[in-house]
Amino acid sequence: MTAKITNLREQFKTTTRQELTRVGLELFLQQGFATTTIDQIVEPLGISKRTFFRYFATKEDLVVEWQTEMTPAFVDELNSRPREEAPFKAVSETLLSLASRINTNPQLAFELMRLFKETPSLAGRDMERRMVWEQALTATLIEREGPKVMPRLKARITVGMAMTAWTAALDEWYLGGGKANLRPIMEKAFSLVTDQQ
Amino acid sequence: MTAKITNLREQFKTTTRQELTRVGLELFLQQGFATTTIDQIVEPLGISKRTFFRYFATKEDLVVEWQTEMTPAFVDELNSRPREEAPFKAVSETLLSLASRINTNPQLAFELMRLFKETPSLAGRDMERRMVWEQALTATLIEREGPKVMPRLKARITVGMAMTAWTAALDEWYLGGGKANLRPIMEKAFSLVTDQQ
DNA sequence: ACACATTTTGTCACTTAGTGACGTATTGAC
DNA sequence: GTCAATACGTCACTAAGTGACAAAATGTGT
Repeated sequence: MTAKITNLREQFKTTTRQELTRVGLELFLQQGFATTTIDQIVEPLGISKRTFFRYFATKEDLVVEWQTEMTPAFVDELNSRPREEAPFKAVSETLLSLASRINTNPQLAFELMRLFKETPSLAGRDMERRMVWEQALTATLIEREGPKVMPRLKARITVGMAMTAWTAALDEWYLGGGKANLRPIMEKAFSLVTDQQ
Repeated sequence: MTAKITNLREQFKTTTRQELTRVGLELFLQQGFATTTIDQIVEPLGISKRTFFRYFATKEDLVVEWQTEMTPAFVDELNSRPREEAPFKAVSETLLSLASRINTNPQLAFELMRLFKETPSLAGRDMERRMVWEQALTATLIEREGPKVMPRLKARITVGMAMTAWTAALDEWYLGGGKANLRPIMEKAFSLVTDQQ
């Protein structure tokens, strides 16, 4: 009964990947992003620099990749929303579900935000990720409502508005030191969008 | 009568700066951003690589800098809007004034957009620039309306919504090959924001 | 258990962006 | 014409990222 024990190889790969992110994030938060070299990340794990770049295309990817990888989760969340819900509401609720993940570890989320805001190249990647999410949600929304009720431009704007509120709320939370409860701020932000005349 | 003839130095500096952007843009549009090296830009002008980095902090800045530099113009535009105009309308009109600049040379604008979309690092900087504009306009809007009618979060969302429409319209224009008239698309986009329930 | 193909990794060499130090040339002010 | 300030070139260096190739580890067949 030689059961297909999951690949040793794949297992090792995922663990080294995790180790790399762990050590990397630790160093970045400690000494800053730019001042940390790949060699410093790689050395305590006994891995070569070349191998690092086989796991992550760039130094930034070490921090950003997991965000992009959670895109499908959003799409699923939006797809599972009740069909009678208004478009903007559905997208807002989808984004709100992410906010609760942040509430799981607000300390870390705050530190990460600081890192992103202090590091231009990371800020850029963060914006890029926002665009990825926007595009994915836009496509999903069009699919959900049909292109007649929801043509591309309209869908993009609906999603964009929700995302704007989301970003603004996060910034507001950050400016308050990350101590406040994120959810009410975000709900306030969403209501400000719908109240616009 | 040793009149203060404008600094020879400053004059030379601005011309070399212009030359660098000219040659750089030419090469970027021809061969792509990543495949063009600083040496290639610098060689036909007889300038050293080191000097290039005295003019531009990064390779990306060669393309992006002028956009950031036009931020004050936006602020002025928003400030000069009639005081009785509704906040969102004022911001929208401000952004529309930029659209007309694009209409001056749509061909070039389209090529540049393509370059930005094809080059990840440039896309990142472009998003960063968007944030700079947003922040500047947000501050101006708060100043204009007073922090009581227009607290930070509300101002940020008002500006963000206008910016979302602006970006979506530009993308729509780009997806159409840059052949359509930008202004009506943009007006449509702004109206879609205000029509949201 | 053995042989063989596949995949992963390390080493080496290389390109390119970007920086610091220092000397030289150019310009502005007197 | 002298002198200080500023801009530039040269050189040397760090660090990100890539290509090529060989060595090591793993998976798959028998």
